Amino acid sequence: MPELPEVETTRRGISPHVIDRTVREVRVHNPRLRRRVPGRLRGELTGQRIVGVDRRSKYLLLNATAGWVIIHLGMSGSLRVVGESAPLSPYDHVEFVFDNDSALRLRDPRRFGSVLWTRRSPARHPLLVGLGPEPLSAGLTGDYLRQRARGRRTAVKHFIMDGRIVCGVGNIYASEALFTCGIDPRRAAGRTSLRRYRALAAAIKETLERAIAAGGTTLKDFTREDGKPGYFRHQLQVYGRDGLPCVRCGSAIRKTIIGQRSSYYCTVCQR
DNA sequence: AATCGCGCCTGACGGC
DNA sequence: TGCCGTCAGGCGCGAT
Repeated sequence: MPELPEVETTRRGISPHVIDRTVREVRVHNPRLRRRVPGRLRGELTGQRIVGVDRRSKYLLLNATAGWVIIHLGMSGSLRVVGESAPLSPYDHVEFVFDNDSALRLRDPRRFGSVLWTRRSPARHPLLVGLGPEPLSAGLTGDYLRQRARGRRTAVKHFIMDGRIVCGVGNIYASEALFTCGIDPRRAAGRTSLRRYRALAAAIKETLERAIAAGGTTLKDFTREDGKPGYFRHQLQVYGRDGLPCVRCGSAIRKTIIGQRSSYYCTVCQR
């Protein structure tokens, strides 16, 4: 999926197309996403104006006049803005048609995404309420990570991918950030020093910011709202590079499985 | 409390 | 060419 930089890229891309637009019609072509698209979405959202597009972790929040649409792109989801009569793909499951005849479409081949509706503040929604600080906010610091890691034996990579600790750090950027600050992804979270956590917090922010600047990473499915890919793939230093030389020292990048997820690291540069 | 690992889906790819 | 196993950017949930 779309990790945080891809979601943020999407947020920025769709904002000018949807803000101040009124939803003329909600079309649900297939409600069977990871969680069923609520039937009341159509009745509750139709006729409302979109006043803002926010993001919390990897959730996109369409702020409508009387509620919020909560969208998660799952593993293979993307949003695009097209003319309402543009050809529909079998993977375009949900569509918001606006008053200017444009449409915001969720395309998601694997259907791991979600489209939900809430009238209350999305921060209080059960799926969002337990989330840790935003990685790009002042809430993520080395001191905070060190504090939360106390006593935990889980691998540091798995630890920073736990959304309750810090949200929005996915599999690609976890590997990249750990390479940047020279930490072995297998190292126990509770046995990682404050000095290392300070470097890690900085590396997470730097990695995510650079990826956002490049428009995200397109491996396969991800596209921006105009259908174009993101370009951070060309800047990946370890992800997907097993067997290839480390960009820093030249030794072979190794792949291992941590918490059932592929992880890539340099055995020389990362300790 | 922390940790483990399954399940939700489809498509792409490599090996035989 | 075709079949089959494996893997994929996420994450919630139940069991231990």
